[in-house]
Amino acid sequence: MESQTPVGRKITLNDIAAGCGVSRATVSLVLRGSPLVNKQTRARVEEELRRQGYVYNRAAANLRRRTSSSVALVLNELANPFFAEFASGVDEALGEAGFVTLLGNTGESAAREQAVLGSLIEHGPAGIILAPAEGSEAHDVLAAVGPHTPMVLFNRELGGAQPEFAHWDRLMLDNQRGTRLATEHLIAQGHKRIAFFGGADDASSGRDRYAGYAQAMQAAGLAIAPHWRVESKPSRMDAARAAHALFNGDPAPTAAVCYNDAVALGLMLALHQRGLRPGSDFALTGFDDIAEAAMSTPPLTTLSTAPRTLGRQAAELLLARLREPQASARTIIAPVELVVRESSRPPH
Amino acid sequence: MESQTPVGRKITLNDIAAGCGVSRATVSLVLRGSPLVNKQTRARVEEELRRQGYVYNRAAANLRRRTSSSVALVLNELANPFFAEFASGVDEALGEAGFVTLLGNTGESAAREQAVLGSLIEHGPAGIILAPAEGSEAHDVLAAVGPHTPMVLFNRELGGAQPEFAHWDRLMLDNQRGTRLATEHLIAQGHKRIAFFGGADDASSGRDRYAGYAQAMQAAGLAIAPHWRVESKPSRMDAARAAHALFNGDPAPTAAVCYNDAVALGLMLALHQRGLRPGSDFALTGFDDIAEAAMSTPPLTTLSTAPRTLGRQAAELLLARLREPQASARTIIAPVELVVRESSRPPH
DNA sequence: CCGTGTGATTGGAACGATCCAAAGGTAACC
DNA sequence: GGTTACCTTTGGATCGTTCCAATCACACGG
Repeated sequence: MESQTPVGRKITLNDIAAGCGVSRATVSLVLRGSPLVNKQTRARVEEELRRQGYVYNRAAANLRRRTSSSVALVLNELANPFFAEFASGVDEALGEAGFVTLLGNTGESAAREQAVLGSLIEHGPAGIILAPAEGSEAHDVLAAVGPHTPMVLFNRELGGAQPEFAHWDRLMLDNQRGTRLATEHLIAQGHKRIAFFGGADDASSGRDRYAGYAQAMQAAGLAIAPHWRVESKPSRMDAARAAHALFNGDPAPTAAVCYNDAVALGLMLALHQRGLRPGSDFALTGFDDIAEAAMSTPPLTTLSTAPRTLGRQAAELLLARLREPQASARTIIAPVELVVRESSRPPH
Repeated sequence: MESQTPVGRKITLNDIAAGCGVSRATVSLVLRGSPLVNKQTRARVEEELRRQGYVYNRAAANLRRRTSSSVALVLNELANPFFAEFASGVDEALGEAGFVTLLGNTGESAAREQAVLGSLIEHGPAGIILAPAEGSEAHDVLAAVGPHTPMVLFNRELGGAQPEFAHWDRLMLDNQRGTRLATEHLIAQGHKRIAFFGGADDASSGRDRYAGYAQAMQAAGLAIAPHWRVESKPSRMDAARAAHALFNGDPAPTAAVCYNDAVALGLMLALHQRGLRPGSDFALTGFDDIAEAAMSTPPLTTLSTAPRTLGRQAAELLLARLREPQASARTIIAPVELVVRESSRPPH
């Protein structure tokens, strides 16, 4: 149980009713714009509402009607611009549909995710949009939200067996196609020794992105040296630290497909430190097309995902589910688009 | 009135009570960990809670207790990394205190701000943290939230007369000192013709930042040419478009203090297009220290504000107000720190 | 004059929790 | 045995809204 704070005396329907000599029920009808009430009565009531500064108590209404007007949005990393834009898309679309967004940030911790879900669920959201933290397990999520709460999974799969009786919708990026495109682009530029840098194989997005890379390499008949797969946390700083491993083996790669923009930027940093110019001495690509990607030196070739649009899509997916709770689960694989900039020049 | 959606049958206290042969009141006591209940009873009830998968209905409890366990966070631009980090700080601190964050994004539109506030207030938040949209008026905000809702204003002042009976707390950046430091730094580097670029004078932060710049220039006995004040929207793209105005007059500046990092990065873009190398051919400083600032070419000298910490602070301010509703209004001016990087080299 | 239809209004019971005063049970003491 | 005290439990009212069936006022047709 948690701390809560008292709120000041509020104006209720009873106050309005008393104030203009009608019943509570009539005022309620006015509020909801019912055609039943007489024109003059309505005018009188509306005047009184204004006069007393009435504000609707949606929680009480939701209790009585057994409805909900909120949706929980749980993100693994709000501070990441990709998710921030995603969140603003979600909020926008939910707002248009009359819902309010309950925010929860987990900071990539599965434990915090549990706590956050547990706390949000008590506020009775109509549904949940979840971008799982790394290592988050389907079993735990199910335990936290129960089998009946509509949910949209974004960006990553949950670990463990998927409970098939809870029909969860999914909005995933076309990770594999994305890195395949990037890899094919580097190959077309003339690169042959291409590494895959950053991310971790225990997240579904990491595995998928690696798979796309491997697929393109194989299709081109190019071998992959074991030391060309370097893992890192999906953050710039950790990537910069991990980068040296790329050059420890022989033969050294001339290019790298990176897990996302953050690690690509980290790799750029590390390249500079080694005296290599990204783009001309070493080619690389990112994933996400965050704002920084266009501004880096050189500008980063990457995969554009339009996170704000994704946010709207996730909201739409949830809203559709609310309209039709029994529909079978949908999975949307959002397309990604290769944006070629100057970080992926041919080898010299 | 807005659309809402039905929620499935939920387990209530009555179900639990019936399920283990005690009264509703006893179950409620167990839930709240009251020391009154007998050990064995408690165990029996807790077992039953687990068995039936009970989830607490906080809305119902809040209704009865006339409390609230949520706080509304209304931001002018969530997609901006500065505010995204701020939001994650707010959410973190609120979560620790047992509150849930209701999110609202206004996209710099005062009209949307009105709508968002109106919708959020119906959910009965214990308080509001508001980063006002450009041109947002105190009068309108007051009308939307009423005089009794605790509120923390962040980052900008509201327009119009401040209603003194509503004691609103404030968390503002030390804008003036920030740009003064930046300007003094450029002067110390040897610059004499320094412009002030970006932002608008009808937002309080814009005026304050300009004032800091003007103050430093005056203190150094440097004159300011009229065409050295160029306004723009606080976005990168608009800044890049507006930048040419800096070079239309004579004498041209050799450096610029920028309204924030976004416009500084936009200015960099424009400089490149003119064939000028930022840093060496033209010095500039930003404001905010967003992640991109350290990564730009050259890295941007800017003012660090630690937005996540600011978020925590805003939350603390609101929580303090909830504990002490009658305390007089507090204003915190958060310090900013000059981070010198390579975009502010001496003129040649 | 009565029955009936229509339009407008209303009292009271919900929703799921908490609060409060009261009561039941047991043990201890005089 | 009766009084007191303590520990535990409980019924019913309540928070602010919506729902529902019932009621009321009034006009109309037969």
